[in-house]
Amino acid sequence: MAEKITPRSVDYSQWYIDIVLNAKLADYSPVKGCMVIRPRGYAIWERLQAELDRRFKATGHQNAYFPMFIPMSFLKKEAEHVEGFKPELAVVTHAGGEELEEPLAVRPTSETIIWSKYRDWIQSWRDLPLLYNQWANVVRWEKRTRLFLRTTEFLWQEGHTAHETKDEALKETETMLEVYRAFAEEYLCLPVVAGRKSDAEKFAGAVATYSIEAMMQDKKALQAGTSHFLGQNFAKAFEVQYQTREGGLDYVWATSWGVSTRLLGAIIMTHSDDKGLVLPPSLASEEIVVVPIFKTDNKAAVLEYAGKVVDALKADGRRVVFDTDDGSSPGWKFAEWEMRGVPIRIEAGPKDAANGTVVMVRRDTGEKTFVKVDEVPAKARETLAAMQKDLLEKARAFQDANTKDVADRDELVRFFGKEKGKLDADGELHEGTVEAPGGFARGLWCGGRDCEAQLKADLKVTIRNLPFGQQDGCDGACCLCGEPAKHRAIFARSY
RNA sequence: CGGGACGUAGCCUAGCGGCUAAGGCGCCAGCUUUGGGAGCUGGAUAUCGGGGGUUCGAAUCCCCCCGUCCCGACCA
Repeated sequence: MAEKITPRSVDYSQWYIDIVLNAKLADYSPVKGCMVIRPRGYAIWERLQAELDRRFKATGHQNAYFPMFIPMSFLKKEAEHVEGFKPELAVVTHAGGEELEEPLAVRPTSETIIWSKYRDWIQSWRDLPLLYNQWANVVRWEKRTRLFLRTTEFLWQEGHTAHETKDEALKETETMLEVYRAFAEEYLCLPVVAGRKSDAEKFAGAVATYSIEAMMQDKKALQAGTSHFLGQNFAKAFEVQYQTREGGLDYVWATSWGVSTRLLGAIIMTHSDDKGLVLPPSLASEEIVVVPIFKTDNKAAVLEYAGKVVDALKADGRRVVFDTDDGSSPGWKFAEWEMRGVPIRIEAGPKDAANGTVVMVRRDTGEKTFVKVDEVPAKARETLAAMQKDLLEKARAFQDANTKDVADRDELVRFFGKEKGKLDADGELHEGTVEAPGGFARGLWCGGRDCEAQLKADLKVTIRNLPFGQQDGCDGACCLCGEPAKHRAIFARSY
């Protein structure tokens, strides 16, 4: 049978698509750029969502829901916001068989409609803070889409909070970025760099944007989550004032923060291999698949033996699937469950029954071990915990190995080379070669918008963020222009 | 919005003016098998993306349209 998945070394982009389609996570839709999330993909989203929701509630947030239709006039109230989103808006002009008096935008994000209501709900400092989140779909008409990473419609959560003071809002922005960082690393096994975005890359309408950035296996960066300090911009645009403790009147301070179904793309591209999906155990709706191996004459005995293993695992709280289908061979099942990313496979056949053992196989390492039947639940628990830890460590080691400090522009150019796909000019360094490996480059930056824009134009490399905790000792020269530096930045090509 | 590739059964592909559109995978039934994607037999599934034109005759040639993917441009 033909190989279903294109190896990463042949075509990384195709490999990613093959995984998504073959693992039945998502499929294309009749409408360009949109995506159908299939049950196996949606189940991952649900687990991710449940855990994140738990963490939001634990930090004092409540869920609400606002409509998806936003009057066009609302979007125009914040100047930068409308400029940023205008090119990607879907707008409803007709409904109920008539042309609408005012067109309705399908939300690209909900700041405007939410702040229009916050105006009604906030009068005094006693009404603050409002710590709301919503799980919703949004639509952004992007020119170029990719399954999970950038789709016309996507699912996300958006937190929108209102505060009495600037400090409180800033603290919220930081707290939520930290929630994302911890969630990404602990639950998704995604090591990330947390930091502040440059002005050029910040959210339209924000005073400051913070992000977590992950490194994919092709060494490109993926923005995995953002948290914005919105200052008083939206409060002013929507005239949301409150009576202060001192009896004065002031505008409310705001934040917003979100992660989306893009995280599924990040998980796939970080952990998976040429055999298919690799999932952190935390996200797997099936942690273990038990494959019985039988012949017609010993089928009943093998099923009984394997069934006891399944029962023992379930009793220990494991999520188990028992693949008793006799229409496909064991080999077929092995390949199929590997493609689907089930963390542990247990094989139980007549030889095992005779020895009182089973074969346990780890999806990430392929390691096979013989386990005594009464030790299976404990060994499974231990293996799943080890996988959760190892996947993060492996990804972190990869990120560290592909992060390099650069001092000047020459070094930066040599690190990145020319981007792939621009192989016309021979004799130049190209991305992905030994001489120009690419990855995250860490260097000093003067803070100049022109420097950054020039780098993007020349090399397609952008500043991902200015990492927190790495901003000391920035008194050298900007690695782009040589002027005195103000920040330490992570430079990378990104999705 | 530019450049490229493409659209034939659920999927992949052949057919590139001429008989009833061919094959593989998958699917269904039965038998047989099962420790890394098994085998045999039988079966179902196509208005050849849509519309128009040329022709005695179009999946095939021409025109228009629609759609998808890839690469750019764009993108909190």
